[in-house]
Amino acid sequence: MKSIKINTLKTYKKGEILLKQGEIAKYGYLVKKGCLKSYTVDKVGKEHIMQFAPENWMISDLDSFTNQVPSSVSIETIEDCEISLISKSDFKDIDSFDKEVVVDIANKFRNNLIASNKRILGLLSATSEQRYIDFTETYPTLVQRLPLKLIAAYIGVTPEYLSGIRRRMAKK
Amino acid sequence: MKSIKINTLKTYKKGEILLKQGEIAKYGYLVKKGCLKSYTVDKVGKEHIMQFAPENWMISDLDSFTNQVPSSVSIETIEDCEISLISKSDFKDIDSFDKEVVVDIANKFRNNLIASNKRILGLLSATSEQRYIDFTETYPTLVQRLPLKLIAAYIGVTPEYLSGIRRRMAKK
DNA sequence: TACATTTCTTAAGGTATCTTATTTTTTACC
DNA sequence: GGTAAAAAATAAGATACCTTAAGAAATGTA
Repeated sequence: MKSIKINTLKTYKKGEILLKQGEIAKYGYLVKKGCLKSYTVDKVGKEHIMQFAPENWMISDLDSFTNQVPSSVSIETIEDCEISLISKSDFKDIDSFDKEVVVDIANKFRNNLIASNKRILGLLSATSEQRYIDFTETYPTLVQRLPLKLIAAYIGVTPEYLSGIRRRMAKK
Repeated sequence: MKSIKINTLKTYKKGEILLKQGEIAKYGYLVKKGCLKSYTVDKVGKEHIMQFAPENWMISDLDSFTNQVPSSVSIETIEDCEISLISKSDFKDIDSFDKEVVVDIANKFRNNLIASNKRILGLLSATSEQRYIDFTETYPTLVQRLPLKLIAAYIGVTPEYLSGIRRRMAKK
């Protein structure tokens, strides 16, 4: 095989679960319309969001998809969606693609890695207010589009606390 | 050029700074002996560690090295080191390498990305005690080798608090 | 339009983690 | 081997963030 094979579009309603924590990822999801989230639920039932995937983003559990190990996240639609599925069976080994495709994949991984590292630095060194400001600057459209509680689960605070952050910021 | 060109070994003493926050990364550092750290210092002078690089690890500021933008981290030896330098001038475009090299690079990025994502999940959802336990399990040799305050700066707590974590864990 | 459901806000009290300061232990080096 | 410097431990008080609970606003739906 030379290039990445992409299956035809599927449609999903808001709230559908495409991958469950603990299952093995069979697909990568390429979002054409709508938005997905990948997240974990911890022992006390609290949700933590790893990633949002709006239009043109790709999402999966990379470790589970690559190595066929249990997924550490669940993936769920948070709006009505149209999504292209990339099947693991069409993506066995990176080696099977043309060089230019591999270059694209490498660049994509690299960009993702740079973004993930920025997020780690933010989680280590920034206050929650600063992380919220960073989020609004990095994803201005998502701020409008997503409910507060999902943004809170992404930046790592409770919805109640984020509500307080917003109130205090508005006062200035 | 077909494969990655690696310059000859250089030796450094403990405490030498190879890259400064704000500078543009000219090199990637492949550690042959010793250990490096990449870290930021925030406005109030507190250190936050992005990564440790012991033997056979590669370290740089990927964004700075790739896109020649100012580095967000500094890189410093934390032991006496022997290090191979990979020069940006020998690594202009991923496209210039043989396919098998690109595949290796893509796999390396992917593995790093998987590890970074695990760390994000830990920072979002685990207690600091759990993050410390995870660290001791993931890097058992480093736990012996590194001073407590560096481990604290990596897992995201103060040295004083990590000292307390250890004391409480010892009591069980 | 109205009812139910979900989301958001507010506030009080609690816990995890930090700050600062002091003492003890370990490490570096003349 | 002794002394200076760095690291680690300990503890008291401060702060950021969480929990719980209740009411208000927004949203979905019959």
